[in-house]
Amino acid sequence: MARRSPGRPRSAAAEQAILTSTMALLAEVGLHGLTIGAIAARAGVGRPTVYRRWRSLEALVVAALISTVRPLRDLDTGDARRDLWLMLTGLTRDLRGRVGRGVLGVHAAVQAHSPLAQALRDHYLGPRARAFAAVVARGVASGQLRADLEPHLALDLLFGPPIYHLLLTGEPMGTRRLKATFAAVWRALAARPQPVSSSSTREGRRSGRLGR
Amino acid sequence: MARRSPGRPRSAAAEQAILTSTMALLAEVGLHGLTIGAIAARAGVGRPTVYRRWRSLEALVVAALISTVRPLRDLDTGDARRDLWLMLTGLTRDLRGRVGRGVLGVHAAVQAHSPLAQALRDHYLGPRARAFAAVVARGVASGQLRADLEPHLALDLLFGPPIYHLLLTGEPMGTRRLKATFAAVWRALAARPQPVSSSSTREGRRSGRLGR
Amino acid sequence: MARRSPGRPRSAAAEQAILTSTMALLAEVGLHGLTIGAIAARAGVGRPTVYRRWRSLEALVVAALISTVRPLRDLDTGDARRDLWLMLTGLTRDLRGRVGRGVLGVHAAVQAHSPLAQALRDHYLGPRARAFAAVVARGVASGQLRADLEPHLALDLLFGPPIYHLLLTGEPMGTRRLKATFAAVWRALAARPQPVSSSSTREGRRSGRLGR
Amino acid sequence: MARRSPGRPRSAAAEQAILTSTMALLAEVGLHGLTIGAIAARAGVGRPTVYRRWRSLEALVVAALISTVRPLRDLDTGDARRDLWLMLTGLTRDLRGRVGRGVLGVHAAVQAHSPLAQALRDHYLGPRARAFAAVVARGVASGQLRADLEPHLALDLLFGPPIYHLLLTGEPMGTRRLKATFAAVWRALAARPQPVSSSSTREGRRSGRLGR
DNA sequence: CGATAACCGAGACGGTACGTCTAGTCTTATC
DNA sequence: GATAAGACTAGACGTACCGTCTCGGTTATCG
Repeated sequence: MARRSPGRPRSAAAEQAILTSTMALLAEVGLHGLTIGAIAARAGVGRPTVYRRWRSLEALVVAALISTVRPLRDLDTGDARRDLWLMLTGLTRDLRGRVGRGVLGVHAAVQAHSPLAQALRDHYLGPRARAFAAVVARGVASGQLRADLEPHLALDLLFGPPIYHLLLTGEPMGTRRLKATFAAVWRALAARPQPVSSSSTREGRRSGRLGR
Repeated sequence: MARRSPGRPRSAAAEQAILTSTMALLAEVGLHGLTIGAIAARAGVGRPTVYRRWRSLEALVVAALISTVRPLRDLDTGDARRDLWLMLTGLTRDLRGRVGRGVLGVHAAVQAHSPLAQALRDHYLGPRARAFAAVVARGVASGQLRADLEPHLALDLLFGPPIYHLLLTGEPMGTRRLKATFAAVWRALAARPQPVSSSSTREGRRSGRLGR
Repeated sequence: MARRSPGRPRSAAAEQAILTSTMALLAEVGLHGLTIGAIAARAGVGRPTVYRRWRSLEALVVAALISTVRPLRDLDTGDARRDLWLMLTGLTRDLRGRVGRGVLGVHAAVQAHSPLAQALRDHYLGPRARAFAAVVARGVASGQLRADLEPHLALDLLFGPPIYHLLLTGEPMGTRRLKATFAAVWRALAARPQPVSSSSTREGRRSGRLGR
Repeated sequence: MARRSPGRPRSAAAEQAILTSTMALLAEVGLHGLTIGAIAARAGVGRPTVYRRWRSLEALVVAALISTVRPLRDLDTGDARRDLWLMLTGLTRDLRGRVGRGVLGVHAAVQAHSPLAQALRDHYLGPRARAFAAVVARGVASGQLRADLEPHLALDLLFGPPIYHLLLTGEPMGTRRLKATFAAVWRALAARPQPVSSSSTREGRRSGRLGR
C-alpha cells in the first residue's frame, strides 16, 4: 500500500497558486518576460518552493498549460462536417485569448527539450487528438469522410492552415477566411462525388449559421 | 542632393561578420542559448557595435534571417502539380537544417513585436509568398487549379500541415506522409474534371485581379 | 528580545575575503586601478555579493581601510618628547607601505561623500587621534608640554608637515628631514623655561646635525 | 630661426575652451566625475582634439590647473610675521573655492605619474614656493626668523597643518584655529630669546590685528 | 595657384567596467 | 522534511567611457 512520506507534506495550495500565477503572468508579460522570481512572488511563495516542484521555467509553463486543459468535448452532432467545423472553431477560439498566443511560443521554445515536448503532447495535445480521431472515425464509418482517411492526416489538414496563418501574421484567422479554408479542406477530406448542387447549398447554409 | 552623414561610416565588414556569427550560433546553440556577447565575440567585434545597429537580440536575429533569404526560384515546369510539389519539398528541406528549426522559434518569439514581425514578413516570407502566388496564378490560368483559388488560401493549405506537424512533433514530416498530405491538399486545390475550355477563360481574368 | 532576521545569513567568510582582496589589490594596482569585478573575482565571490554589502567602490575601500586599523599603541615611555617622536615615526612607517600611499588618495577622493568621510574619521583616524590626545594630556600634566596646548593643534602641527610633504613630493619624508621637522615642532609645543643651555644644546646639536 | 610647421596650426581658441570647460566641470562634478567626452562637448570640440593636446585626463587637469595660477604676489610688508600670515591666509582662501578642493584630489591622484606631478610642482607649486622662500630669506636676514631656518622646512610647517586639517575634516580651517596654529608655528620659526613677557604680549596684539 | 599637410567636427571602432537582473542552489529558523 | 526568506556563485544585460581610427572638410604653408 502507498505509505505517506514522512515530514511536512507539500502544500497543495502553494502548487495551485504557482500554476495560477504562471498562467496570469504568461498572459500579462508573455513567455519572454516570464521569470521564476516574479511567479513565486505573485504566488506568495519562495523561489525554492517552485524549483522543488519543477526543474525549469519551461517545465513549469508546460505544467501550467496542461493544468488548464479543458476536455474539448466531442459534441457528436451526427454530422461529420459539422463536428469538424466545431473543433476548428474551438481551436481558433482558444488561440484568440492572450494565453493561447503564448502556447505557440511554448511549443516552439520547447522543441529541443524532448521530455517537455512529450509531456505537452501527451497531456495537452493528446486528448484533443483523441477526440479528433473519434470524430474522424465516425465520419469514415458514416461514409461522409473518405474511407482511407487517417486521423493524423486530417488533423494536420484541418489545424495546420489556421496555425500557420497565426504564426505568420500574428493574428488568428478571421471568420470569413476560416470558412473558405474549411470549405477547401473539406474537399480534401470528404468522400467523393457528392452531387455538386446539394453540397454547395449545404455549405452556404451551414457556414452562415455557424459563424460567430 | 543626398549628402553623406558626418563621422566615420559604419563598417560593412563588421555588420556582415555579426550577421554571419549570429546565424552560426543560432544553429549551434539555438535561439534560447543566443547571447549578444557571444555573437560579438565570435564576430570579433565589441558589444556596443552590435547594439549600435540593432536594438535587441530579436531584431538582430530577424535581420540575420532576412540576410540569408535565397530567392526561392520558381522553376515553372509547366505542370502546376509538380511546381507545387517542388515548393513543398523546398520548404521541408529548409526546415530540416538546424537553422530552419530556429526560424520557427523566432516567428513565435517575435509575435508581439510588430515591427520585427512586419520586417520578417516583408523580407523573409514576402518574397516566398510572391513566388508562390505566381505558381498559383499559372495553375489557375492553365486550368489545373480551381478557378476561384486565392493564393494565400493555397499557401495556408500547402504549407500549414507540414509546419503544424513540425511544431507538434519537433520533427519534419517524413517523405511518405508528406506525399499523402500533398495528395489530399491537391484534391482541395485542383480544378474538377470540368471541360478545360470554359473554365480557363474565367480563371485567367481572376488571377490577374488577385495578384499582388 | 532581538530576533534573528529570517533567511540565510550573510557569509562572514565572504565579507572578510572581499575586504582582504580589496586591500591586496589596492596595494597592487592603486586606487585608480581598483575594480569591483577584480575584487570579487580574487575573493572568489560574485559581484552582487559585493554590491549587497557596499553601495560603491569608495564605500568598500573605506570599510577595507577601517578593517585594517591597528590600535596604534601608546607606549608611554614617560617622556613626552619621546612619545611624540614615536607616534610620528609610526605615521611615516604606515605611509611608507604601498597601502599607505593609497590612503591619502582615498581621503582626497572621498571628500565630498560626507558619510564615508565621517566613517573614515570615526573609525580610522579617531582612534589614532584619541591615543594622540592621551600622550598630549600626559605631557601637559608632567609640565613638558605647554599648559595651554590643545590636542588637535598638536596633531595638526606634528602630522601636518610630513603629510604635506608626501602630498607634494609623492615620497615620504626622509629620516634626516623628519628629525629637523620634529625639532622645530617641538619648539612650538614644549613648555618654555627649560634650562636654556641644555635644551638648546641638544636641539642645536640635533638640528645642526640633522639639517640638510 | 624656428620655422613654422606645415599644415593647419592648432586652434588656440579650442585649446582655451578646453581648459576653461575642464575647470568649470571640475568645479561642478568633481575630479571623479570628469570625463573627456563631457569636457570636449562643453568646449564645442571633438574628442580627438583633446587627445591631440594631452595624453590623458590627468595631464589635462594638471594643465588646466597650471593655467589658472595667479602670481601669488609677495607683498613684502617689511614684517616677516605679517608676510607669513598673509601667505597662509592666501592659501586658505584658495582652498575655500570649489576648485581648490579638487586640487588636493589631483595631487593625490597624480602621485604615481611622475611627469605630471613634476609639472604640477614646477608650474603650480614652484612659483609659490619661490615667493615663500623670498619671504623666509628676508626674515632670516632681518633677524626675525631663526638663522638656520631652511625655506622648505618653514613651508612644511606653515602649510602642512591647514592642509592636513582640510584633508581630514573636508573643511578649511576656521579663522580662530588658523590663528592659534600660526602662533604655534611662529614659535618654531621665530628667532629666539625675546623676553617672554613682551613676546606673549606682542603675539596677542598681533593676532588681534591680523584677523580678517 | 595648386599641392601638401595637419588640423577640425563627428562619430564608429574594439574594449572594459559599470550596476542590475535572473538563474539555479544552499542555508537558516520555523512549522 | 517542507516552508518562506534570503544569501550564494555565475553570468548576461544594456549603458557609459575609454583611447583610437576614419571620414569629409578646412586652413595654413610652400613650391
